[in-house]
Amino acid sequence: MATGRTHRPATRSRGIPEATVARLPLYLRALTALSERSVPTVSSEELAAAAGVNSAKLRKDFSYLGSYGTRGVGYDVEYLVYQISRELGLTQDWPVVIVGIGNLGAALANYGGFASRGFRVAALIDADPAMAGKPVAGIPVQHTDELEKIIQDNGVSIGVIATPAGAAQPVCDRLVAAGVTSILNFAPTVLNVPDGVDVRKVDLSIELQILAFHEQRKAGEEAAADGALPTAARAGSADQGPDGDVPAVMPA
Amino acid sequence: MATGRTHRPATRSRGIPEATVARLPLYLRALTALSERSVPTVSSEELAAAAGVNSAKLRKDFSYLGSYGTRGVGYDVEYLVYQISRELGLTQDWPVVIVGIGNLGAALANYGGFASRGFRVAALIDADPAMAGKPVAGIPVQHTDELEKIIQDNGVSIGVIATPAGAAQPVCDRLVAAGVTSILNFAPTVLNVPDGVDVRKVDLSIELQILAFHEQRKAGEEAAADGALPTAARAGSADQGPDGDVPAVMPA
DNA sequence: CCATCTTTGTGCACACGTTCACAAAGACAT
DNA sequence: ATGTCTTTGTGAACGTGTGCACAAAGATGG
Repeated sequence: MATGRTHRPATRSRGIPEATVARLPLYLRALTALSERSVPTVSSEELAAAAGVNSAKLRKDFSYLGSYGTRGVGYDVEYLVYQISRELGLTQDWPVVIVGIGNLGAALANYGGFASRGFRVAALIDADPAMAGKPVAGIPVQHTDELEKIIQDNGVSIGVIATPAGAAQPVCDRLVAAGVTSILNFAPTVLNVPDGVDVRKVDLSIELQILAFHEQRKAGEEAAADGALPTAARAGSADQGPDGDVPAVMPA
Repeated sequence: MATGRTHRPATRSRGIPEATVARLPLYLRALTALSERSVPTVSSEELAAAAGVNSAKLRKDFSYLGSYGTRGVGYDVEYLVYQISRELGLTQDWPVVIVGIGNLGAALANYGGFASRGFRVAALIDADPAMAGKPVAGIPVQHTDELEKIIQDNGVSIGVIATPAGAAQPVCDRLVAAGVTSILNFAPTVLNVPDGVDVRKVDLSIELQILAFHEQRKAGEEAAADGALPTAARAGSADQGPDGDVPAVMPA
């Protein structure tokens, strides 16, 4: 999912699978909730239910971190919180910059979940000179001209891009040149980065399109089950019989 | 990624792999850009580069849709746009409701990418009576009491949850009860839904934590390469030697 | 009409991820 | 101390996704 090519040729035995890494934050959240309710221990079954995964997967995930459970009892909540936090690198503080303070950028700046877990908004950056100095979420917006200086002064290694699509790649290039090695991209564009830089993307439009696909499939199936009577929901979709494949609009 | 258990036991040959479905929107975006530049055809190599994937994967992805290319030439841009749009169900219009019009909900409502591709914001819903009637992105916010009526009147099958974590599950339950079968969840919670309902989640905090993990790994490696001299970046991380595993905080 | 050249579509091998199912570990009671 | 009962940790089987490498398809030029 990140960039880089065949990243990690299993260099070290410390190789935790990507899929596991992606679930650790989920476990951590569930464990934090338990911790706040002062629950001392939890079984893989209970925790798996809370995290929305199956218990075998959870146990295998934890087995990559080490043997932190006690058979017949379960896992010590506080201890696990600490181990996972450490594994994810949340025992240290990560300064983050947000570039592009439009609707979305402002929403991100205001998002509480940021600060809660080891992340600190070091700066808000926008290209609009009119925004400069204006405080958003209590932090004054700075102009793009300052980008390199901000990155370097604060030792920022994680950048969030919330600019329009067109501005994303140039901003990305500048962030990387200034020393950022991890980027969270909200702009609907593919970012090109050199090796060693990780990019994760969040794209509303893509998520909706994936949902639409499944939604359409459900509608089609339902129609088929209803006795091949198309429902009103099947608006513009071409008649897709058992192997429907109408050329329809084939140009040229 | 969706919910449901062993969903789709390969019922039909029409079974497009999830991984492929998730990439179709990416291809579609790249193709749309080409279309706007009036590029008539594109090779798998070119399109793959534009979409940020490798060309073999792209060709295999397209092969699940059918044989839409011409050997020696490439793919007809317009035709592919149409085929992918149809496959994703974007030839019809999907009314969407956004529940929770805080910073994020407002940002989503204002997001242009929504309307651009088959999605129409049918309503904005918030629990705060003070918000009722107030227009956001040109659409008046309606109160949660109206939720069921709105869903039914507009035939909404896709809901976006942008509420605080605590409100997400109750809202989800109401959406599902009212007939929504696809949910895009921005709240940091695991949602429980009945079979047949798809949930996709977008979680800023999780993405950042994944980046932090890789960032820490990079820092650790770099330090090791630098001759085992820890850099300033390695703040709170416990000394993780070849198999470092300091109990440190083990409670109880 | 034939030769050449480009680019697709896909069989195959491999890597990664998931799930099952069970032996081993330990708690706890007697 | 011994036995029972719970729950972990993991080997093995399976399923999904990825990438190579190449034959087949068709365009294009002579």
